Order: sequence, then structure tokens, then C-alpha cells
Amino acid sequence: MLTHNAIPSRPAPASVVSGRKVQSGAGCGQTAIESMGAPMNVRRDVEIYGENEPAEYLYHVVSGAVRTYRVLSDGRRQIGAFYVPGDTFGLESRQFHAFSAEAVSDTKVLFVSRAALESAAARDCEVARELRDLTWCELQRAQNHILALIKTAEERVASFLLEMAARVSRDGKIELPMSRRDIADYLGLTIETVSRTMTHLDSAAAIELRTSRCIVLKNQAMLRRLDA
Amino acid sequence: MLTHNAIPSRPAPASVVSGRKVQSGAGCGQTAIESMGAPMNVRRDVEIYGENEPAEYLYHVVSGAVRTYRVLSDGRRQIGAFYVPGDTFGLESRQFHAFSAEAVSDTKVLFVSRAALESAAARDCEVARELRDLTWCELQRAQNHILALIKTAEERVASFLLEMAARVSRDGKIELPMSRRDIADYLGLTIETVSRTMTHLDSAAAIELRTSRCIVLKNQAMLRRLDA
DNA sequence: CGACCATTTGATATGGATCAAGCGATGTGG
DNA sequence: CCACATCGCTTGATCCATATCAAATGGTCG
Repeated sequence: MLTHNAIPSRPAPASVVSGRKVQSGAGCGQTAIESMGAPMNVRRDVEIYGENEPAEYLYHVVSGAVRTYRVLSDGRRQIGAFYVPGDTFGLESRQFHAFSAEAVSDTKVLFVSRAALESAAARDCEVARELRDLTWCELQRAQNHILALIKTAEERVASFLLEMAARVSRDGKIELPMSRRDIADYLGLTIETVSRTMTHLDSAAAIELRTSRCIVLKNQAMLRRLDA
Repeated sequence: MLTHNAIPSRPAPASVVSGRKVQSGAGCGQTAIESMGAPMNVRRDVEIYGENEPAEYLYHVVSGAVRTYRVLSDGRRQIGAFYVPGDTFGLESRQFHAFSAEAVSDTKVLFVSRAALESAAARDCEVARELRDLTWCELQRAQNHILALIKTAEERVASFLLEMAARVSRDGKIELPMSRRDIADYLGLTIETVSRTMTHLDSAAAIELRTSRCIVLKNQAMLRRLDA
């Protein structure tokens, strides 16, 4: 299994980025996928799979970040989720991908054939449990996303920051891998509103905007209050 | 298994409604659940289970309708889904219910212990597949809901009507079991906006509002165009 | 018939979108 | 190494879709 054939007939095939040390994120002990996975490097903005393609593989993020998304007929884009090191994705659908997936930044993923995982699951019920749990996790994520989308702009941004803090922060400092556009498309807002809200949270001393991509949570209690 | 103990310490316990003939909806052959299920009647607005309660049972709607929902700290309610005859619910979470469930109208459900189903699934992989498929179905529903929530009011209402038409209509005539408030809380709108949008779709001849709860789809193509 | 509740309709307010500059970091060619 | 183009982000001004507030209508049930 030398080359990865889950990305056929795509404009820009995923190519190798400069080798980098694996920084495993907050792991959940996803042994089966991690142990069976073959590594692949994907450059920023390169597609990993497309909507409606057969869902042949499962992916585990080693470094970088991935977004999944759908595009409405008129071009509006809805980002379904971001996946960071330690996360597994490609499970958003049973047979055919319901979303497209792209690397947010240069990313290293492990990929495993779902068929292989299924057959492993048939023998080893620990693997089966792992797969089930990943699906539940995905469902829970989607349910929380729904809840986020009925909130005000400030609440959405606060939720987002708290979520990212829980997933990618080192002692309260968040290094966002994604652009304002990505955040906006995830939260169902415009980049202007995201930007303004961030600025506002900064002046309210809830956060500190070191740079546009580096945010320090200053008052998590205030954010949680905003989160509703 | 005579009485149902999944509804402990609840204000109004589910009580028996007048016996009515089972009208099975568009079935999906959920044999295991249907065959193992015990019937229960639940009156309008009575809770079936509450958020954070242990998810002990799975439910199959025989007649009537059910809504699942979460309430934000300030009282805003988000309806996660409606379940109509033929649908199975109670699968929105692994251990503890992420949503509360209530009968929208007087409803008859079959309920099955999840533990019993799990052990049946261990013996019979057809049952296992059934459970997995229900979870996928739930995930897909949530994903589509996310997409709906970034659309305009008109698009949301159009999607909703098309969805309901597919699930509960008899030749284009929809008998809505739920109130405008329920629809509004499902779509992330106000009742006024839902009402106005319906009126507007009626004057545009896309639908006919026989009564507030009875809607006939007149121009499905137009609705689909609006749906984006 | 009258009270009640759901729905519709009307008038007004507002949060976030849109349109339009600025600004700062990053990278590129001279 | 610097001037300049580019791109992502911020900020400002205005607009609009939907919320909010308020009232009228209509269907249901005692």
C-alpha cells in the first residue's frame, strides 16, 4: 500500500510536505486506526476527499488541521467541522461522503481503509467499539453545532473559542490554524462580524488578540457566560 | 415488562390515550425494534425522556409525533428533530440523552431496552446493522439541519415543507402535527416569520394553506428552487 | 355565546450583512 | 535590501432580513 488512491481525478494531488515531527494532540487512544494507518502529507487547501465520493477511508490527523464542508447551489459554504491532531474524520457518512474535506494548513494524516477496519471490527470488538464511539462523537459534534447556530454572533464566537481552547490550546493560548473566512463559514457569520466580535471580546478583556491567529483566553468565565 | 420505567420523577407521567388503530408510516423494515417493542401511549406535550437521563430505551413511533429539544440557559428552545410514524428515536446519544423528548400530539410508541437490543445485536448482525444505520440516519439528519440553519427564512421553510411532505404527506397534502412555535424552534426563526413566510408561499402559489395545520404543495419545483 | 389560545397581520427596531476603505503582514522582483 | 503588490484582517457607513412589540382574527371548547 504505497500510494493513496482515495483522491482520484483531483485537480491538485496531495503532495509531500517537508517532513515534520509528529505532535500527537489530546489522544483518545484510537489504537486501531493509529496502528493500521498509513501516513500521507497534504498541503494547505488541497482536497482530501470530495462530497459524494465513496467513503473508502478513515483519516486520523497527526499534525495540521482539516475542514469538512458543503457548498450550497449559490456558493455559500458551510463548514461542518474542523479536525485537529488527535481527531479522526471521514466518518460523516456511511457510503458516500456527505462533505468534502480539505487541509486547512499543511497537514499529516494517517489513513485506513474502512473495509479493513470493518473486518478488524468483526474480529475485535474493541475496534468495533472504537468505530461506534467515533460515530457518536461525530453526532454529538453535529448536535452542538446546531445549537451554536441559533445563538447570537457573540455567543457563537465565544463557543468557538472555548471549543478551540479545549482542543488546541497550550495553557490558554490558542494558535488558530484557520482563517477568518473558515471561522465565519463554520459559525454561519461573515468575516466582518467574526472580526468585529473578536475585537469586541478583546476590548472587553475576555480575550487577548496577540495576532489575528493567536488568541489568549483572559476571562474564560466571561466567555462561558456569553456562550449561553 | 409491564410498565415503562424510563420516565421516573416526571411531572406528568405518560398515560394511556384512547386506543387507536396503528397506522404504520413509510416503514424501513426495522424489524428488531418493532418486534421487540412494547407499546406505550403518550399524551400531547408529555415528556418521554429528559436531557441527561440515562438513555435506556429506544423508541419507535407508531402514531402521532415526537419532538426532541434542548433549552439554552435563557429559555431559547432548539428542536433537534421531529419523529413521525415509522421513525425511531432515542438514539441521539450514547449514555445519557442529549435532548429531551416530548409527544407533539397524542402518540403511540413502541419502546425497547437498548441493553436488550445490544445483546441481540451481539448475536444477530442484522440487528447490529439496523442499529448502526439508525445512528447514521440520525447523523445525516443533524448534518442537513446544520445546513438548513444557514439559509434564509424562506429557504428554511421551503426545506421544512419538502421534508415533511416526504415524510407525512398523502399525495402532496401535509397534515402538520406541530404548532408554529415548534416549527419556529426547529428552524431557528420566530413564529411570526414562519407564519409570514407561509402566507407568502401561499400567495406565490407554491403552497395552499388550507388551514394553519393543513398544507398542500402546489408547486414543488418552486419550493425546491427556494430550498437552495 | 364567550373565553381562550393559536395564528396572522401590522408597525417598528435591530443585529448582522453588505459595501467600501484602510491597514498590516508576507512575499516577490528589481 | 528595499519598493511594491498581494492577501487577510480590521474598521467604518449603510442597508436589510428578521426580531420584537402590538393588535386583530379565527378556530375550539366549555
